[in-house]
This record gives sequence, C-alpha cells and structure tokens, in this order.
Amino acid sequence: MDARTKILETATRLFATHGYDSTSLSLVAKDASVSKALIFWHFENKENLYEAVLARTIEPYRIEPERIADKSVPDQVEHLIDLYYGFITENVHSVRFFLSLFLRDDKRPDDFFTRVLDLYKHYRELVAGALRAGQQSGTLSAEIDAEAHAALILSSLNGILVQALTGEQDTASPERLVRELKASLVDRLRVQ
Amino acid sequence: MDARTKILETATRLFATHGYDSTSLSLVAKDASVSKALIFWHFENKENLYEAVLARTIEPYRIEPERIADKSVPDQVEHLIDLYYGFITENVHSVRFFLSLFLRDDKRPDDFFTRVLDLYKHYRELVAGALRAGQQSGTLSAEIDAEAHAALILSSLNGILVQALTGEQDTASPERLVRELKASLVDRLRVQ
DNA sequence: GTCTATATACAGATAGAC
DNA sequence: GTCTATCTGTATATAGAC
Repeated sequence: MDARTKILETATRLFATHGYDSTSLSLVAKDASVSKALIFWHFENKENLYEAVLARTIEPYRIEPERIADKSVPDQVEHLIDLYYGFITENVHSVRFFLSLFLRDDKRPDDFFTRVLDLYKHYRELVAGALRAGQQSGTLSAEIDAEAHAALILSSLNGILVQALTGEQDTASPERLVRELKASLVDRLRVQ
Repeated sequence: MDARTKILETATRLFATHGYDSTSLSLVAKDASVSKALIFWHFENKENLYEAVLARTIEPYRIEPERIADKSVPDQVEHLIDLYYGFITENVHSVRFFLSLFLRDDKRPDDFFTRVLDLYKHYRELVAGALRAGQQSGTLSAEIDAEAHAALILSSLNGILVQALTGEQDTASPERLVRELKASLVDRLRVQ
C-alpha cells in the first residue's frame, strides 16, 4: 500500500474515534509510520486531510434502487427496515462518526452534512411510499398518517442504533428490538 | 456571583458545545472574565475542572418517585413517556453533551457514565412494570413481551431525541412523533 | 483570591537535503 | 516522495507579587 493511502486509512480511524481536534498529525504520522512532513506534502494541511477522510467515509453512503422494489407491497416496509439496519450494521464505525459529528459543534463541512441528511430523508420517503402503497392496496390500515408513521419507524431505528452504539449489553439485543419494531409498527397495521 | 461559580458555568457551556479537548482554558478564562491562573487556583488542573462540570451537569439527573405512581394503570405508560420527553426537553444541552460523550472515545469518567446508564435502565424497568401491570389488570394486550416492548419504547424516544438534536427541521416535529409513538406503541395495545 | 509573567510541551506548518 | 530540522503559535501549568 502506498503512503498516501496508509495516511488516509490511519487518519480515518483516528478522526472517527477521537474527533478532529483531538487527533494530532504527529499521532497520525506515528501510527502510519511516516513523517509528519509527508502528510503535508500529500494533503497540504490538516483540514484538507480531514475532508479527504470524510469523502472516503461517505463513499458507501447511497441508496441502491435494485435492492428495493422487488417485494410484495406489505412486506416492502419490513424489507426497507432490514436494508436500513443492514447498512448501519455494515458501517457502524462511520455511522457512529457521523452521528457524533451531528451532535458536536465540531468541524463539519456542510456538503457532507447535507448529503447524509438528504439520504436520510430520501429513505424516509421510500418507507412512507411503501406504507401508502400498502394502504391503497388495502393491506395496511388506512387510519395512520403514512408520513408521520414513516418518520417514527426511522426514529425508532435510530434509537436502536444509539442503544447499540452506547454499548448497553443487557437484555434486549438490537435484533430483538428490530423484531419488536416490525411487530408493533408494521404487522399490527396489517388488515386481516 | 463568585468567580468560582462563574468559571464553572462558563466551562459547562463550553465543554458541552465544543468538547473537552477543543475547549482551551484561555477561552474559559476570557469568557468568564478571569485570569487563567485563577482557574488553576480553584480547580488545580483541567481534568479537575471537567469533573466538577460533569458533577454539576449530572445533578438534575434523577427519578422523582412522587411524579410517577399517581395515574390509572393504562395511562401510566403514557405518563412515563411524557415524563421522559419532558426531562429531555428541559435538559437538551446536557443530554446532547452526554450523548456525544457516549459516542466518543473522549474523556468520560466511568462513574458518570454508569450513573446515567443506571438511570436509563431504571426508567425502562418502570415502563416495563407499568406494561405488566396493564396486562395483569386486563387493560393491555397479553400478547407482547413487556421487557422488549419497554426497551422499544425507550429506544424510539431516544431516536426522536436524536432527530430533534440533529436539527432536521422538516415535516414531523418531535411532539408529532411522540404522539405517533403513543398511538402505535401504547394505544394500539389497549384491550377494547 | 486574584493578578502578571513565565516555563515547558506540543500543535500545525515550512525549509531544504536527498 | 520522503526525510530531518526548525519556525511559530498556543496549550497546560507554575512562580511569585499584591
């Protein structure tokens, strides 16, 4: 692996765990086994390195349409829930990173910020759309407000994520909570 | 107000918004209109100041029993939800602070960490207990697992909190989401 | 208790040899 | 491209006057 990539990988790990300010370039250099000067040669300054790290981190953040619209309408909502949960599971570290960015007054370039938010909104609209489709086909209760309910489903998923991230080891596992979520927020809406 | 308190208040605000490392004592001194040396005279060093800030911040974190058991059983769950939401609303800044602490590899003394976790667990047990009471008195469906369902309710509340903290301004307000939560995770369980 | 002045360490960043 | 040596600013922390 070339030095540039080595620096990038090391910096990604360190920024994610300690944040921007608490990560010194001396430490990055040491952990990547290069000199501090080399970091500047490749990335010019600390902020540039950080932006490169963010760009690298956000790369897998996208919605893959082919994964979505291939299920019968009532199950589509649960399928979307599984996709969301699967994505989070595969990207725990960067998800934790972005979440902590949202909570801090830290360095957070707006373009990345809004890109994550847009993805989130888009996903919520997909869930809302699936709920509406279920209502129109008569398989889901017409009583609920699809938009608000979709927002609740996503919020609950985020809450489960937070619970998993903060590492509370007791009783309810994330998987158990997701099952409970599906049972309460989807299955219970099915028209018999 | 005496200088010690002024320092403590200023430091609380700054640590909460910028974190431990990004808050310099020079800034605290300037914002509190005292000399840097005075901070050291009162708190010895930066870590001590930080611990004092944490102790001050966690002070209102407690469960008040008199607020809890004064409702009819089926409404008790919704009452607990309101209490949780109310607490969060009143303490947004410190809640945000603690949440970001949980997500970072930052300075986080374990005693504070576990105290917050214990409170959370205790609260979840209160919700589970209320659910069980409802099931025993026949007002709530016996089908659900009270522990898992209580965990889901708390997770959802945390998710709503995160949504509010990350400041997504569109469509669903936190209040709207809490209403939706009550409708889906409590009302829908009522036995007619 | 509160200040100014200072010591010491380490941060981000540059110069210049190879 | 990669290094060592160095500059400059600012951080935590101390000394000592009042």
